Amino acid sequence: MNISTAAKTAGLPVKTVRYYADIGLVSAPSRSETGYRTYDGGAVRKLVFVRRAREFGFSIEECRELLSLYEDRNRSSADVKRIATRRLEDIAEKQRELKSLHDELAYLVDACKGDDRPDCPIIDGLGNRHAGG
Amino acid sequence: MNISTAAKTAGLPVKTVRYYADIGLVSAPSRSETGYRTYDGGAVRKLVFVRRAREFGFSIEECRELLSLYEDRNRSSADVKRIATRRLEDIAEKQRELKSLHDELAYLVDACKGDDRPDCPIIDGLGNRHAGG
DNA sequence: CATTGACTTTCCAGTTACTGGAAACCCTAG
DNA sequence: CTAGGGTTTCCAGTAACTGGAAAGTCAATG
Repeated sequence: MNISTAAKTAGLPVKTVRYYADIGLVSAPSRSETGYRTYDGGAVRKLVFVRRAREFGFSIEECRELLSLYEDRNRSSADVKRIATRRLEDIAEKQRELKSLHDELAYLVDACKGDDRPDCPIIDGLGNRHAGG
Repeated sequence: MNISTAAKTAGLPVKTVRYYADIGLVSAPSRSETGYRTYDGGAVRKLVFVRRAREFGFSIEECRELLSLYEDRNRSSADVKRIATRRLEDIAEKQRELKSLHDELAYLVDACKGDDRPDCPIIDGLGNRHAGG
C-alpha cells in the first residue's frame, strides 16, 4: 500500500510517517519502481505501536527503546516495565505540578471580582508570589 | 544593574532575559556607554511578572497580553479574569488527559509481571488498544 | 602597565516533534 | 490529452529557549 493508506490505517499524518523513517525511528520502507514508498502490514503495526506510545507521552527516544524491545523476541518484560514505570512517575509528577498550579491560579481567579475596575488580585498575584502557595 | 544581577534578582537565566527583549516581550533595556544592558527595579519587576506567568503555563503571547494589562492602569479586572479563566480551563483539561493516561498506563504496568520472560502486557497494550480504556 | 578571569556582546546553530509549502514527478479517470 | 489527485524531495518555520564561538569590557592583582 502507498503512504497515505498506511498513514490512514495507522492513524498518523502522512508527513509524520515520512518523518519517522527520516529520523530512523522506523526502518525506511521499500520503494516502487517510480520511487513511491510501499508499506505492508508489519510496517503499519509498528507505526500504530509508535502512535500509541506517543499518545502515552513517551518521547521519540523512548519510543526507539520500546520499539527495539517490541521487536526483540528475547527481551524480558522487566526491561519494558522499567521504562513504563519511569514514565508513570513522570506523569504523576506532572499531575502534582498541575494541581498546585491549578489551585494557585483558581485561588487568584476566585479572588478577582472581574468587574470594570482595575483592582485585580490575579495581576497582583503574578507580580508577587502570594504567601502559603 | 547589569544583566546577570537583573537575571538573578528576577529568577531567570541571562539568556532568557536577553531573549525576552529580542522578541519584544519586554522593552529593550538602556545601554551603558560600552553597550552593556542596564536594568532598574521596574524592568526587573516586569521580568518577575513574566517568569511567574510562564510558571503558570501562560504562553509568551499570553504573557504579552497580560503584561499590557499589567502596565495599563485603566484596564478592568474582567479582562484579566477572562484570560486567567481560559488558562484555568486548559489546566483542568490537561489534568483530565493526564489522569486517563496515568490510569491506562498504570493498568498495563500492574498487569506486567516484570520478570525475565518476554510476555509483556505493556508491549501488547501499546500494539493494540485495550478494551474499556 | 600588563595580565588574568569573570562578565558581556552579537550571532548562529541546535533542541523536540513535527507541520507547511514549493516545485516537480506520477497515476488514474474521462 | 487533460485534470485532479497523490507522491517525491527539500527547505523553512513552529515554541521557547539553550549552547557555544569570537570578541570586547571590567575590576583586581602584580
